[in-house]
Amino acid sequence: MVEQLVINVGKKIRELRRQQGLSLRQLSEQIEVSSSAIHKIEQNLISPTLGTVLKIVKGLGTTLQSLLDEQSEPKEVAYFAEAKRRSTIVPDLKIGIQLLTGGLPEETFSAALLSIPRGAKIKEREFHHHGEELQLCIKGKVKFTIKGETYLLKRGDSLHFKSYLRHFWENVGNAEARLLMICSPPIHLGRESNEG
Amino acid sequence: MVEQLVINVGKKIRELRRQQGLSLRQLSEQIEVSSSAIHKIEQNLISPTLGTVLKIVKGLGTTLQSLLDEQSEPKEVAYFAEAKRRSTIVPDLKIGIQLLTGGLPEETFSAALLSIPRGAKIKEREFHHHGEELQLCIKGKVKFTIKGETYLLKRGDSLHFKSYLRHFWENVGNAEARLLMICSPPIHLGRESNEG
DNA sequence: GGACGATGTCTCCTATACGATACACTATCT
DNA sequence: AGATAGTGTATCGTATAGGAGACATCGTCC
Repeated sequence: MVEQLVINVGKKIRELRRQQGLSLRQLSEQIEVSSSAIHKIEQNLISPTLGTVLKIVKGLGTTLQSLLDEQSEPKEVAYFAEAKRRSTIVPDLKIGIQLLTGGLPEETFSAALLSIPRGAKIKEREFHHHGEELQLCIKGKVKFTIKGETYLLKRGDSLHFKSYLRHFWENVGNAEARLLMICSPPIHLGRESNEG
Repeated sequence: MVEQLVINVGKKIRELRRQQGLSLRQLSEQIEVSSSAIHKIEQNLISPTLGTVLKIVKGLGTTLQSLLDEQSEPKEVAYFAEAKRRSTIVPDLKIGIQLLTGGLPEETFSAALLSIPRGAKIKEREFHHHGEELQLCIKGKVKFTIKGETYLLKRGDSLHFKSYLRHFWENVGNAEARLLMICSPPIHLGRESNEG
């Protein structure tokens, strides 16, 4: 029998397959997984192998992530972060951080507005993590260095990169700069932060 | 033996485990998966069951997604979208869309700047997709309706929600509005768009 | 009504994921 | 050196994932 964690992937797979008008055998042929196996997976009679689920989601044109994401109904519908009510987190860095996310269950990315005082910079070690990151410059001039390469971001410019690459940045304008930062997977700034 | 699709999850798992200073047995106890199983998975000797990988990634504090994402080294280091060089996609909607992402392999979210002319709106059916979505109002006034609930976004306000919920929005200001939209998983606007 | 083709389900059998435990190796003690 | 505790690896038994094919049901055509 199948454990609690995985409950409902079967149901979801069946929905998607039906939605696309595919029969068990049709899907089976496409993806090289037997129809009986798919059937058992859909009924939650077995817990598929990683290889098998990947074949299936590929065949259905989805990702495993979205399959797992929507298993439980969200408790929060939407997280509304009003500009005037947003709290500002101020860690040691002297950089103002306003989180735009953090209110939904099982988020897959984080967003924050960063206020960077004149001359401030982030050193190389900090905020080094997995996944990807998008930085959009809203105000001021910020110089990014990623793996040796430098980029100067002015108002409206953005930079998208894999964030496990060594990266750091600096406010090179003569005034405060503001960045919008998106991280995936989400990081949890300020809260329960005990860096190993 | 293990198939091509899944190659390297093992390596990645081992890296993460070591990075956290955990031994096979330590991790094993935490997550109720035998150490020998973890070992074989790390060596790509077996293809783990969905339940098993989920236990492991949970124990390592990651998501399955990020495990699968970063399997291959990225070809692009960073995607720099300069404001003045950004192309504007104009679909039927009359809404200007400037993509900030789309340059990296295996992205997990999409970001775009939307320019919404006065009075323009998005109807309910459109942009209905899986995952989650963040909207940040940069300029103007936009009214969002999500599952019946309405939110008025002014400059600086943001809204974060599960995007499979029915949602639509409308520019209710007396001028053009601008939104920054983040979607996860990524959607591919404008390109190869043939809605089933 | 019977033949045919489609669907999903069930029943085996085999391949394999996983657990228990033994083994090899290294480091740090006494 | 020997003992002990830690590491990762190898072996083997069992539970189970997955494949081949039979079976039941429903529709359509003749």
